[in-house]
Parts: sequence; structure tokens; C-alpha cells
Amino acid sequence: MTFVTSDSPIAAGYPKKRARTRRQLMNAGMTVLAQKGPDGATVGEIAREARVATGTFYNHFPSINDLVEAVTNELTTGVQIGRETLDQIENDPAVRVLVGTGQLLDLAQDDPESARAFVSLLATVPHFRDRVRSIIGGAIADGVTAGRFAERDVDFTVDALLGSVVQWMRTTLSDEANEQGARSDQFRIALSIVGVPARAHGPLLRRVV
Amino acid sequence: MTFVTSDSPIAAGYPKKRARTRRQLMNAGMTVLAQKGPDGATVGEIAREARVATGTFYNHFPSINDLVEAVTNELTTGVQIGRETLDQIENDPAVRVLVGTGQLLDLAQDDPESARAFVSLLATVPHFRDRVRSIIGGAIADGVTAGRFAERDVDFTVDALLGSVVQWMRTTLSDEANEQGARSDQFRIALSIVGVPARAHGPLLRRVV
Amino acid sequence: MTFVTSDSPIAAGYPKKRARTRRQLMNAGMTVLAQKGPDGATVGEIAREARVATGTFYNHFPSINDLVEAVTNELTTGVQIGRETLDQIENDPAVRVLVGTGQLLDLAQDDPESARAFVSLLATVPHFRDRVRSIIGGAIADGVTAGRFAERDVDFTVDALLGSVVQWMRTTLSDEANEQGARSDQFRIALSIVGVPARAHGPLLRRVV
Amino acid sequence: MTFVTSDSPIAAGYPKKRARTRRQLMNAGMTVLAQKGPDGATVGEIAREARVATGTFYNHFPSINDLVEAVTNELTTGVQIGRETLDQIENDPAVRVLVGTGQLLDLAQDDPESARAFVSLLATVPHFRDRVRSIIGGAIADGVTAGRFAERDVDFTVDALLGSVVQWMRTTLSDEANEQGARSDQFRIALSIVGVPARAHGPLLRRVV
DNA sequence: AATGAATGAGAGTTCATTCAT
DNA sequence: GATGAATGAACTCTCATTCAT
Repeated sequence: MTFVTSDSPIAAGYPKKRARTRRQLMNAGMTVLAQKGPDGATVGEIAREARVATGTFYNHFPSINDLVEAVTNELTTGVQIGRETLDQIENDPAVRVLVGTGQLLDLAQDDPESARAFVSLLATVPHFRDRVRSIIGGAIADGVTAGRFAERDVDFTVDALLGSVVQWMRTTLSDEANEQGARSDQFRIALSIVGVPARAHGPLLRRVV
Repeated sequence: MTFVTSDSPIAAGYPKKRARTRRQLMNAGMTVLAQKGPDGATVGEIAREARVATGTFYNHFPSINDLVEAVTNELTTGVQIGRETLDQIENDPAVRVLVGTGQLLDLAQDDPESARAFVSLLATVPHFRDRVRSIIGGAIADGVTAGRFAERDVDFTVDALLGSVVQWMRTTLSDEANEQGARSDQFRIALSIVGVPARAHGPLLRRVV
Repeated sequence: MTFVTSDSPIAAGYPKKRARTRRQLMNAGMTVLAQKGPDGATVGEIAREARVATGTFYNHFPSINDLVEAVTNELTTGVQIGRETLDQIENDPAVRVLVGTGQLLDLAQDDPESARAFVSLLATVPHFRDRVRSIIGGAIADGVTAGRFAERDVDFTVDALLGSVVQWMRTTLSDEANEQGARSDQFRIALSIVGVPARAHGPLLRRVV
Repeated sequence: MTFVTSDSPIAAGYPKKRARTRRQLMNAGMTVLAQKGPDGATVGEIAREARVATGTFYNHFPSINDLVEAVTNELTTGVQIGRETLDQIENDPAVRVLVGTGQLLDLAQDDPESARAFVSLLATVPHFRDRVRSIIGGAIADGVTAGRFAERDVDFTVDALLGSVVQWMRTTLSDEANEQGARSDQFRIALSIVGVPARAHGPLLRRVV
């Protein structure tokens, strides 16, 4: 299962070829965005990466900002889908936090391109960051309500959790050596941040490995 | 053989004025960098913000990159000095972590402009991020060595700590309402991240308030 | 794995239009280069002269230096072709020198724009001067080897010959009145420089008129 | 005896220090002009080379063009002086041509800096070239009138002579190895150009060695 | 729809010139 | 007179966007 689903709903209802070109541009956009960031990415380079003429870009996106927007939406849709799916199978908020955390850790290890785009856009596109934060905030608020997490300010807990996961992703993406064990460290940190006592860490970790 | 006998002219100029202009440029650079990031900032805008002609910029910095470098240096120097001072007065690594954390929280509340630059540049200038991380890493390694902190991977602990503080700063900078109490929440989170048991939080917090 | 299956787009564009624009830029480049020299010529002026937007220049030449390079290549290619053609029809080195000289004299009278560029660039673009000198040097070395020319230092003979022809071109280009007779004077000077005795001048001149 | 006299009449009548600063600027101007040409030379670099502040330049020259003009004048004054001096001591036009030629050859070997400036400015400053050509033209016209030279178009003879000498200078200035013998080759070329028969070369050469 | 040449606003940088000290 | 900081016009080059084919 991959984080970014290629049958994004946005592409629905268009003739095949148009959809294919659009997908090429989306993929290229993600690649280039991941490498250069939103300020370094140029329409020319995205079109070249997509094996398409510059002008073609504008048959699919009114401006470069709209491409960023679309990529961003797709990334968020992935998170959203992950969360909805989760709601149906798991009720313990602590496990949900670990699963969500694990999704991002997986992304960094399995699909570095998307992960790079995720991290890069998170740092630079405010509305993307806000959306991600609100998704995580929902999960944490549930945990607090359920008495499972410490009663801390939710926003700060979100920030701490997201911040630490993102830093972990960044490190993973830039390191060649991915030492094992680091993953469970990050899980423990996540649990610490939301306020699950250390003595409860062990059993929870066993459920998500 | 030449007629030239006079010595090279000594710098007799206007050090006051030069220094003042440079400071205007540094301040303007921080402001603009904070708002636009290093890619969005332009020499023209920085010069305008500094109430100075475009060309004047280049009397003080060889290129726009050097201004970024100078700003990050200044930001790091501030942290560095704080840390050195700290070394002389305080030995408990936990307190040192809290003081360091508090410095950044203070920055966000007392000098939003610098804080904005700090956060923005941390996300976008690798050189700067690395330097900050190595400073924090030193403090944490000390704590682990002293048996005061949990024995986790130092790098990930650094990422988690820095990430959560930075997210806190971001929120503070964008919120109008700065509720009190948040500060001690963040302190507790910081202690959780480095692995100081919750029962020890109270006394430590009292020492840095 | 990617959805992209279509081949890289083949260059289907508008080769006609592209070639025309490029020629406009080359012509404009020659004109402006001739008037202002390589240091005085600006992309803006060349584009204006070519009735084209500034940015269009960079669709055809990566930098202003490459335009200079292209212009000098074209100028040298003209001479080179002339020489190769010559090799096949004429063996007397003295005649070859006269034909080569005549080519440049013709250039000055028939295509003043190119001639101006030739003279201007010869004085200012070392790369171009060296190429021209080596072409002329080849012809003279042949003549010396064949015992047709005086045994002088080839390099200096080249300099003298080229120098005198260029000065002749310069004068022709700045004078309104092009008196006849001057041409044969220059032919005699050329023969003197390479060391063909004066008594042999008459018959040779008759062959190239 | 050097080509460029340091007690240029222009400096007369000023207080010592002013004159000295002006001379520093003239020397620096010649050096930089020779290295970078009139388009590459900047006021900043000339001032630095003269060990003087930028602003000082404008106490002596209203604009950078006036510095070029002044350097140019000085160079021409040197030629002029050489010619006037010559008028008093030598009547044979052929010898005068050889002495003039020799002056420039000497310059290239003894004072490369001035020589470089001479060559560089000759190619790029029209009014300088015109002045030099008129001086040489005078000498050649005299020779034709006296029946000493062939009756060729004076202007073309000037161009050929100046052109060949300048090319000789250029080569000398860029070569490390200055082979002897080249000098007399150039003398012979000069005599050929003005139309002195080869059999008369020997005695004339002996008079100027 | 796709193409890619053309466009022109805007960015970084240089440098002749001015001017307060 | 000398100084060097400040100025701003001009230059090279980039790139989002338009448009004829």
C-alpha cells in the first residue's frame, strides 16, 4: 500500500490521454518540487521531466501555483484516506497515533520522492501545513477526550509530534545508513509527546510492528 | 620606478555611518527573510526596507547569499553565547535544556522578527539547521552521559526537541492570543522528549520560571 | 513504475520561423558588434535591432558570448571555404595570397556590415584573430616552402599582411569615395610583404583582376 | 630614452602633491587600460591601482573618458616629440621611417606597459588612431615627394606600415621568446611597404642598428 | 490538445558618478 | 584635496505566461 494513490479522484471523468498527460505532470511536479522546493521548481523543468512541451502545462494548470495546489491536495488526500481507513479498524487513540506516525516513517523509507515532496511542501506551503496539522489534531483531541493522553494543549502536542516525525523523515531522507531501531525510538518519542506513560509503551509498540 | 611614494590610504571613513547602514540592512534582511524566506527575498526589497539604494546593498554584502549567511550567523551567535554563558552557571543538563528552550520561547515572544527569521531559515538553510542541531545535540549528549536523560538516539531526540520548540514558536508567532500556561506545557514536553520522568518535572520548572 | 508511455515529443515545431529569428539575431549581432565592439554590444540593443524581445535572444544563444562566437565562426567559415575551394583550383601560392587578399577587399566593398564586424572582432576577440592568422600562415608557409616567397619569419609576414589588409578595409569602410586603383595598390603591397619581386607583380595582378 | 616622457606638459603649473596624485592616476590608468582595454577598465580599479580613493579620481578627471583622453594625449605627445626631434637630426625619409618604426619596436620591448596601452587604445579609440595615422602619413608623404618612396596611395601605405608594426608589437608583447633577427625582418618589411627597393635595404639597416 | 518560439517583467549585480565629512 | 559610502541607471540572464501553428 502506498501513501499516494495514483487513482486520485481529481483525474476522474477525463478522456484517457488527457488524464495520462495530467498524471505525467503531477508526477513530474512532485519529483521536481521534492528536489527543488516550490521556489526552485520551474514550469520548464516540470514539463521536461514530464516529457511534454512547456505550453502543454497550461492546458492542465492555469498557473504553476495551481500545480503546487494539486500536488498538495493529492498528498493530503493520501493522509485523509489513511485516517478514514483507520477509523474503521482501530479505536485506541494511541494505536492510531502510532499508525499515523508509522505511515510517515514508511513514506520516508519506501517512497522517498513523495516523502521529500511532503517535507518540502510542509515547510513552505502554509495551507498544506495547516491541513496536516488539523488532521493530526483530531486524533490527539480524541485521545485526550478518551483519557488516554495527558491533558496538554492540543496544538502544542500536534506541533511537537509533527515536528519530531518530520525531523525524523528529513534525517532518514538524507542519511545513507538507515539504522534499524531508530523506528521504535521514534515511536516511543511519539508516545512520550502525547503523554502515554513509558510503562505502557512496550505493549503498544508490539501491536504496530 | 614610479612617482608613487605616499602610503596606501588608511581607512579614515565614517565607521559610524557604515555600521548603521549595515545594521539597517541586517534588520531589513531579517524582516524580509522571515516573511519571504531565502528564495522569496530580493535585494531590491531588502534595500527598500532598509531605506537604502539597491547598489548600497553591495557595499556591504558581496551577494544576497552573504546577507543570508550573516543573518544566520547572528542568529546562531545569539544561541551560542547563551549557551556559553550557561555553561558557567549551571551544571544540570535538564536545566540547561530548559534554559535553551526558554531562550527560543522568549525570542518568539519578545523579538518576533528575529524569531520569524529563525524559524524560516531553520527550515530552508541547511547550513543553519545543522549548526543549531549540533548545539542542541551537545547539550543532550551531556545529559545522556550524566545519566540524567533516557538513553535514546541523540539525533532523533534533537530532532524531536527542536521540532517541537519550533512548532511552538510558529504557533506563537501566528497567534494573536498568547495564552499563559502554554510555556510550561512546552517545558514539560521538552523534558518528556529528553526522557526526564514526569515526577521530576515540577521542581525543574520551578527553577526556570 | 510510471504511467508515461508516450515517446519523447519529436521536434515538430517551426524550423522556418526559428531559423529566421536566428538569422535576424546574427545579422543584428554583426551590425551591433561592428559598431560597438564586443564590449559595447548589449543583448538589449541586438534584440532591438533584430526586432525581437530581449528574452528571445536567449532562446537562440545561451549567452552573449555565444553570439560573438557564432558570428566569428560564420566569418571564419567564409574565409575557410574560400580557401578550400582555392586549394582545388590554384597551386601558385602567390595567386592564393592575392585571392585571399581580394576576398577581404571584396568583403569591405560588397558587405560593409560583415566587414566591419570582421575588422572589429579581429582587434578584440583573440580567439578569432588566432584562427584567421593560422589560415593565412598556412598559405604563406606553403609559398616559402615552394620557394615562391622570401624566407622571412612566417609569423611576422602574417602580421604584416593581415595588418595591411585590415587597415585597407578600415579605410574603405570609413571613406565615402572609393577610388579605383587602390585595389591594385593593395595587391602590390601584399606581394611586397610576402617577398615576391616587383617585376613579377604585373602578370600576377592580371590573373586576379 | 623612453617613449613616454614623465614630465608631460599637462602636469605643469600645479602644486607638487596634486601633480603627484594625477601622475599616479595616469600611470594606473595606463596599466589598467593596457590590461583591460577601455571597456574593461573601471574607475574603481584605476583608483585602487593608484592607491587613491575612488572619489579622488574625480578631483582630477571629470569623467573616465577624460582619463582615456589624457592617456591618449600623452602617448601621442611622445610620438610627436619623437618626430619633432627627428626632424632636426635626420633628413632621409627612409631613415625617419626606420627610426619611427624602431621607436615602436623599442617600446614593445622596453616598456611593455605603455606598449600594451598603445596597441590597445589604437584599436579601440578612434581619435587616437587618427592622430597616429596622420603623423605617420606626414613622414611618408615627405618620402614620396622626395622621390625616395614608391608612388603609392599614401593612406594605404600608412595603414600597411602601421598595421604591420602593430602586429609585430602585439606578437612581441604576448611572446616570451623574443628571437633576435625579427627586428631587422620588420625593418625590411617596413621598407618594402613604403617601396624602397630591396637592394637599398642593407645600408639603411646599418644606419639604425 | 499539443507544441515550442516569443514575450517582457523582474532578479542579481556592476559601476560611473555624487556628496557629506 | 582626499575620502569612501551612497546612489541609481544599465546590464545579463531567468522564467511564468501567451499564442500562432
